[in-house]
Amino acid sequence: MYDPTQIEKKWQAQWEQDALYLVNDDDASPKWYSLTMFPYTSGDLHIGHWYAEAPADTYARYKRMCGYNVLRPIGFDAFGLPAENAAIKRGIHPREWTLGNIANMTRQLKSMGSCYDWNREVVTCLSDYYRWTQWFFLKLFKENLAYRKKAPVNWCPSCQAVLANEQVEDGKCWRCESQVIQKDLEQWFFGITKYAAELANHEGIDWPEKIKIMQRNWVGRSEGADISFLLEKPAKEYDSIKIFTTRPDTAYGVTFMTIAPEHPMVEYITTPEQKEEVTAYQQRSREKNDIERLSTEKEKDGVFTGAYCYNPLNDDKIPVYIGDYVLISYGTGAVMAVPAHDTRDFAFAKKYNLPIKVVIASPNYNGEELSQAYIESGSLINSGRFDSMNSEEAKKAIAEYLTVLGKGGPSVNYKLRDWLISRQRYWGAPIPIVYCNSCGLVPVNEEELPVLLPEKAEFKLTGENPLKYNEEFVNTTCPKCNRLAKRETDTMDTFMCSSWYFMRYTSPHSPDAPFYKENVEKWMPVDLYTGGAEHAVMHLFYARFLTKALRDMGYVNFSEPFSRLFNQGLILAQGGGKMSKSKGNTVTPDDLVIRVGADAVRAFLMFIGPWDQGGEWNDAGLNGISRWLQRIWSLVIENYQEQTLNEKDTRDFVRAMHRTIAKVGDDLEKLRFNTMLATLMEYSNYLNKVKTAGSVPYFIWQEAMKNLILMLAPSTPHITEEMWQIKGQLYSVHQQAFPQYDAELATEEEITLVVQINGRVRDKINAPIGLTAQQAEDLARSSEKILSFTEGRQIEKVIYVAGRLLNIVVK
RNA sequence: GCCGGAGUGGUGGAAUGGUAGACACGGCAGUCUCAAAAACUGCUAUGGGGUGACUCAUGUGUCAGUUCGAGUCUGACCUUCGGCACCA
Repeated sequence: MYDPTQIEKKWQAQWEQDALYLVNDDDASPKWYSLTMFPYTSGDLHIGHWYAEAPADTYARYKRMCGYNVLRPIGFDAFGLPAENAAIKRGIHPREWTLGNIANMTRQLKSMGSCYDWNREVVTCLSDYYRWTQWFFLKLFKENLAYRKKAPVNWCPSCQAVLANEQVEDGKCWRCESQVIQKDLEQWFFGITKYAAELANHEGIDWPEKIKIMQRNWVGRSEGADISFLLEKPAKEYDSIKIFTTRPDTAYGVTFMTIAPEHPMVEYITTPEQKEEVTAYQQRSREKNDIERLSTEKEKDGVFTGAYCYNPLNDDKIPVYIGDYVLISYGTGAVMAVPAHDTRDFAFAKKYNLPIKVVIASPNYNGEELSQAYIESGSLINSGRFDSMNSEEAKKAIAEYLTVLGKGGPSVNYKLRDWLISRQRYWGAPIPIVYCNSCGLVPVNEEELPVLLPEKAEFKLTGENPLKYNEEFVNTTCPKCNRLAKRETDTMDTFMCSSWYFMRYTSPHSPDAPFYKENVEKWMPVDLYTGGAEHAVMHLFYARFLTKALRDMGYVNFSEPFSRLFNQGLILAQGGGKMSKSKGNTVTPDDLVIRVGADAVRAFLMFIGPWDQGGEWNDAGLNGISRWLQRIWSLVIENYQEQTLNEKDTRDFVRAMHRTIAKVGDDLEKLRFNTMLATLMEYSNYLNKVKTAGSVPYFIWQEAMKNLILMLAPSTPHITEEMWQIKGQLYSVHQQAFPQYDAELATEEEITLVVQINGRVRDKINAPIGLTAQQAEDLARSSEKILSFTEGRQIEKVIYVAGRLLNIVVK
């Protein structure tokens, strides 16, 4: 009998003792960097983590067996909001909570029998790591890629604290249920938009199409024109309204302007009569988030500011509105409105009784009033010198004409915004900046890093940033003039920590650099990066940005961090929905490992379906896998006895072995673990039959057993190591080469010819390989079944698919 | 709302435009047993016909289309899941 518990513990200890999975940087074999998105230190690993890790481990092991020097590191993403929530709720320090979770998760990860190199472990909340996160901040600051500007945050006026989106429920604070408002704070940004064009381009990397599309949409490139509309009454520094449009061809049809309610010019251009209404509207829009504001379901509304501006093309006098469907963060925070040719503007114009001026004629337009916006292309009318041009030509011509007028010109706009990295929270890497009364904003000297996160922190129920009240932390001296100064109390977005951890793995202990150039350039880019698709835009985007920024600073010689990306699916809780601790619907692998062993759990997770699909959790099939491993054990360990040898059986036997090796290798290469295991099950069922018959020679049987163990080794590492040893083979099975197949021996001796009449299967005939079309037809016509269908009917056409199928079309 | 996926037996799923349901789970029947469990063997999409080997029809979310042939390609729709910038 096979006892997984005992075997698994034994081999895990043995592998650790023998340092079987420690990676040697100097190994001359070709490198393979296999990486799974490191886990967040949320407490326990649930089955979803295993679903992410086990197949990836199997693939890494397969690559080792194919002769690669495989780097498969592991670490923890350890800063972030949940640790702080735990601190507030349970009175436990975030550090203690986080390190406790890491200890538990490490134990769980080790119980899986993975080939991680634990000597390279990285933990982002430890100062020997975040020191370098801060160092990157300073480098970006030096390159003018880190800067400060005002940006809105979710603000709870009652708690006097900034809330994460997660902490806002239906527009209310999750703690005290006060109405949350948008409040402007001076915050830190990274200049990610400078790389917009490059980030939208995924040339040379093998990523899922859907992720590339999501990232391109995230960048949101659009071509059009900038146009300046001169204000009737310039106010302060604002003498005109600048807009971006993708439809410069409709610019003669502008009948009003809409600017974002939070646009700074609103204060200055609003007339006294409109002040009250405008202020009330601004107040209301602070209570909405961007998704609500952009929703096309809700009716668009706005308020007249009392101000007017002029269309530079035809001098039309145009009223200026504010409307919350215009976002300050996109484009210039202002849009021109052409109700005749934009659905949203049309509805707005109808609502407020604004003129609708047609400037693009549809093919059969006769000058009648529009009942809805005409948003297609057409030929221009009421557009001065551009009349009768078509939209496409006019877009260019009008944009160029604006350049001549000095009122704008062709332009490219991106939806992408700069990356807001400021967090008004404790549990993150402090931003290494000091504010000095005489020198202003001063970066901390590199040699002074890390700016240590103080241990002492008072967590208020409201969630206010404890750093603000820690005088020892806040009060410091200016790095420039040495006078008293104050520290920045914002910490960095944890996405900054996870934007470079994969490079740290290449030189995990380097004390004087984030990584050594030689190491990072040996291992990077990551050959296969796996993780959830929920990171499609943020993490994956920021990591690409930082890589490109580091390249331009000369720290690395590659542009893309991840050569190939694969997204495994999501394991949903039983009954649907995401697994989460708060819902109490998580499934822990620990109980399953106790029940059937890690090998069975690994194989089960790979068998339940295509890896990129995920699905609702259900362990109904787990016992089946466990039984299969038991059968494999008996098959391999219990003696084989030759009985009556049979030549045909032996030929079939050898062919089955080679065909299985080919299919298993191919499936592994394509990350199709479910069909790989199905193939092995089919093969083991077949082997059991042959064993009963005893019709193949002993030495060939033994070869099949060896290859079976080797093919299974990446998936179920413990049982295979044990069987390998019992079979008297050299330790370790995980240092052996993956079996090779012989294409000739794998070739079938005969085929099944499927014969169809009008596309319906009517007969199946065994036939030799290499059948010609004529031979196939003759064969089909000799079948009685086929004759009964063709008799008395006229054959119109015969289609032959070589070696597979013959379709006879009759009338 | 916008963007991106996914829909196949009782269940998870398989299927280079070419035999739909591989491989499993579950169920049913049998072997073994005093009995049960375990293990093993067989059957298991639906409907009809036949004692039977078998045979006919229907069938991959819905409705159209392309094709000798569609789960696979095209269009529209329905359902469902993920992302939308402070959960990570």
